[in-house]
Amino acid sequence: MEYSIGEVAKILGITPSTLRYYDKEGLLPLVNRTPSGIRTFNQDDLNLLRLVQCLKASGLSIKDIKQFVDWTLLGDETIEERRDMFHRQKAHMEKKMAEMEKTYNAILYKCWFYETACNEGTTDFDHSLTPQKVIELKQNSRLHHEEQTN
Amino acid sequence: MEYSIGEVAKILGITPSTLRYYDKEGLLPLVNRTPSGIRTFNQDDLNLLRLVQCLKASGLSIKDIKQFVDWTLLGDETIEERRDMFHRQKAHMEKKMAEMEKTYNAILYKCWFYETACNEGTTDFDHSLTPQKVIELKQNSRLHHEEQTN
DNA sequence: TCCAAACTTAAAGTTAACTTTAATAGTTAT
DNA sequence: ATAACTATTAAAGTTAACTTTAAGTTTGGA
Repeated sequence: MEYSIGEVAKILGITPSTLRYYDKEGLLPLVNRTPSGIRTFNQDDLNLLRLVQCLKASGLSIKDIKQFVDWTLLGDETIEERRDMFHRQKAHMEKKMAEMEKTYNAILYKCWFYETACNEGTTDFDHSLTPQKVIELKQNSRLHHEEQTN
Repeated sequence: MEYSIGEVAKILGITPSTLRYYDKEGLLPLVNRTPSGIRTFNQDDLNLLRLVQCLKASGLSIKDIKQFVDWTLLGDETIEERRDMFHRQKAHMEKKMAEMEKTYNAILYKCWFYETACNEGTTDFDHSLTPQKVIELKQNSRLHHEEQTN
């Protein structure tokens, strides 16, 4: 199965311009063209693009992703570089996820704070028992979520 | 206790230029000045700046954060807007964290793939049992992490 | 008193990752 | 065959969040 740039764009939820930009940056070195110069994407290209999206989501820049693509073009002699890259990215994500967790707890506290302020009609209420409240919120967060979505 | 812009920068791990930029964008409307025009930050300013950093980490733009700061200046009549903002941000983070989890699992799979490729000396090995491997990796991910950090 | 360090402003520069534009060419449906 | 759609390129434009520069002013220590 082959796809036009517009079809690929729809499948991946990006614009054709973005795909051309990725191509220009060297992220898609194996995309075929018709004799008239129009790009035709195959399943491998789609898979590579999904990987590109994953690497982007993991925090890599276009430049870093191009480095990875260049390594894959060189074949088995660059396996270690690629392994190391993924290990670095794994560590990077673990750090980011831990930070996210902290930020999320701070936002949860603010949700409780403004919920209470809304009930009291003022932000000037006694919130000296805050740490306890935060712990309760953490424990009930899944429950709260269910309450809200039902 | 009062702090100079350089001290605040060090405490928060940002540059004085960034602090001046935040001030210019209206994120620090209550920072005092000496008669000669030099900024003096107090504990409230530090707390606001920590909140700004938290909001930024949660995905809000400087513009959005300014909106929040403007609301706080208006006092109790904007409690609902602020509560709604934090609830939106809570939902936003939950979505982002779920996406992150997916991306992380994909990276974990790639770590396993390239680890195996490294042992085999080639990426052209049989990985048809992949889904099973991914599940094992998920279950052992904490263990693996401990192994690596010890 | 004087030097260096730290502060001030306004304005211009930087960077990444697109996005838009303009001008043109190939493709599809009637 | 012609309109409407989709594709092509190169190049310029956009945006956010700073960062740097230039030209000065203020402050603290020897």
